[in-house]
Amino acid sequence: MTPDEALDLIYSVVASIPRGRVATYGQVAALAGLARRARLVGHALRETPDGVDVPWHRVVNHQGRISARDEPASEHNQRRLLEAEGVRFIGDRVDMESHQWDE
DNA sequence: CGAGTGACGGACG
DNA sequence: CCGTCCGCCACTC
Repeated sequence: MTPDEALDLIYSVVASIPRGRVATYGQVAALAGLARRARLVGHALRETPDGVDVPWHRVVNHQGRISARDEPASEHNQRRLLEAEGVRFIGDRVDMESHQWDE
């Protein structure tokens, strides 16, 4: 599989996460047929150009926390976007029990 | 080519 | 529940 094909798979999986639900990096990787390659998912989302139709904010780490990145403002923005669609937080983490995407 | 570095995650204490 | 250690893998020096 070429790197581009892997990216397309990742984006298509993320695009299918329902509004108000969240998925983990590892979950996205597994659904894309890329087991144990969660880091690749993080890399893919990091490279995602703004404006494309990919709800990157619905992907959080396995603990329900918003992963750190270069721009702290983007992290706060992600939480804001999630809360705007009804996702509730318990402290600094998403209430995975009620919001993780079953699939 | 080896070492370091991540939008990660599971195992373990 | 938390910190650590490791496996993983693309990328940069």
